[in-house]
Amino acid sequence: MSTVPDPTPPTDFIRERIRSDLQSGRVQRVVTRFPPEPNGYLHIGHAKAITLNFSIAQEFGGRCHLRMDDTNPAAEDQEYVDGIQADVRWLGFQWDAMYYAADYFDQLYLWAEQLVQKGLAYVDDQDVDAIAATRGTLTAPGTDSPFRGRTPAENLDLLRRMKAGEFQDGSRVLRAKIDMAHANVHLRDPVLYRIRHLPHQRTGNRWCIYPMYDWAHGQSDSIEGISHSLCTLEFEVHRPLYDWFCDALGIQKPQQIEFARLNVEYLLTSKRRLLQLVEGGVVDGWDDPRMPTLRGLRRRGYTPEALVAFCKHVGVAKFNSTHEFGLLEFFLRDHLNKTALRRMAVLDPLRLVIDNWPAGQVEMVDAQNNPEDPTAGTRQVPFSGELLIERDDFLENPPKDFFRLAPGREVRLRFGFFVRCTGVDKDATGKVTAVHATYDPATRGGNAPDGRKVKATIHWVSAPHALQAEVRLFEQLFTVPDPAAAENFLAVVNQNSKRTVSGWLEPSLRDAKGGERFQFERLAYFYCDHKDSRPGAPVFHRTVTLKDAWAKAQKKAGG
RNA sequence: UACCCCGUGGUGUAAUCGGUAGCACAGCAGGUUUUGGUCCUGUUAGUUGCUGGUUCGAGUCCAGCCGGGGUAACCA
Repeated sequence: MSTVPDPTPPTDFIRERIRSDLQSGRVQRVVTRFPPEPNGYLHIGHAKAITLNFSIAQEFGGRCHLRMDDTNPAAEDQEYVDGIQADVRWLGFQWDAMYYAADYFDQLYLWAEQLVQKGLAYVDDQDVDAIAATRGTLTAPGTDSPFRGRTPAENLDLLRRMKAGEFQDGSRVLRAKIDMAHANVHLRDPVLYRIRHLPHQRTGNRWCIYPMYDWAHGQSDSIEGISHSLCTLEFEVHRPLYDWFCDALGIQKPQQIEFARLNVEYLLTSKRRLLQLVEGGVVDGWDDPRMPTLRGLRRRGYTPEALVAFCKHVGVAKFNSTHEFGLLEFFLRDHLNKTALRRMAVLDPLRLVIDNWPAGQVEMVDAQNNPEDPTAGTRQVPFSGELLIERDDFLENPPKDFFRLAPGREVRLRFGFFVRCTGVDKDATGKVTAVHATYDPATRGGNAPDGRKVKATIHWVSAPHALQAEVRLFEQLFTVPDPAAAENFLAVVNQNSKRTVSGWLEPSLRDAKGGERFQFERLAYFYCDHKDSRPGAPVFHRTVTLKDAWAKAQKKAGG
């Protein structure tokens, strides 16, 4: 699946740990899981976690589960549950089992009663502010709740009444009885259950108390027989609690291992901020082609293969790093180069009139669909005396290192003929409105029988045959590589991140279907939008430009 | 000021139980080319955060220091 094969099997601290667990016999079978909370759509950061968990299961002949971490109905929605499943499938992974934390609510509650009976949990009547105030700070210990000394019997009665719906939201919580002076604040009597009279997308109105992350996650892993519970670095300080609960309940204890989350220049991977972009109308939705969400990347034209190859390449470590955006582009271009069909399109047109072309004549020329893939075949493209070329491909007074069309110069029209520029038309302001040329009939197909060479090949489209279509050109959504570090990330939004132009495309593109990817030769890779395209009226999204040595040199020379 | 984690070329990431630093991307320079794309070749760049210590030998072990990150939701 990966287009850039990794010659050596991946070695990293997680796989090393798994190998040693297998060797020591602590683990017989590798079982991993991807546990998203259905409160938003998946983004590229999740792609790393998904790739990691599913690949490890594959490599070790184990299983990987998809589990909705749906313990907070206030934030979650069925829309996201469906979206997440679709996105994981799109990436190319299939879970061995689909689970929901909500399906464990009964078991979780039974365990809570167990903890209460053991004297390891109590009902606290303090409100949220009081609990926060008595938790202490990072440097100062907390103080015991006045309700900490309740008897197991009293706690059990209160817990049952909490569950029965006798109390109002926020009036009581169930807390673990650990140590209010612990150096790790997560062990200072963490909250296990809060009261929320809210329907849950999966359990309806059956519950009015919902478990907190810490109380639900480790046990969910344990129930599913997860061998290695992989999560990001910020959960490192939760691990002692994860272990404490499993030990207190005497259940199988998975090994939590933390790794650094994925960071890529110019991309935001904070659900909160992405939500702000969507709700603030900065982008057109979760699937806006500028979004780093999987559905956004998909509409932009990214391939799942490129994303997975990228995720595999970056590997996994504990060091907090940020990858250059260019690395992502490398994997994208690498896959697209091998798979995308070539087409010709002019986005900034300049008329090219071939004065010695027989009036009204049209010839069909053969064009290769993909030089990287001979099996992709060829197509026919109409050639006439009225063409459109890219304005960038003509210069009236060219510098010595400009190889394209200029007065007196001869170039090759890709798959067509050699043409020599004989003059230009200008408007009152001096702007070139058309270029005149003569063609050499002997060069049909693009080769001169006399062996003469040209310095450049440019793309073109026959004006009378061209299909005009909407083409959306995207740039980075942010003007700085690290938008998350900005005082206000909305202030560094790139105002030119989306530009819509009317492109002139070769006629075969009229049949382009949503979801298809093309390379518009010499320009960029484009995705036929599956959302806005209509039969006969495709809409294209620029996925990523081709590398452009000329533009780069120009930019360098210009300062 | 508490606890935990981390620190290898521009960016990332490797280096079996310690044996003198590899790979990818980026950069630069050539070559090939009907895409100034692709491909091929070569090349620049690291005193492995610092200082000590152990050792015949340390990126790998120990100590101290410096730097970065995480953690105080009835979020996950």
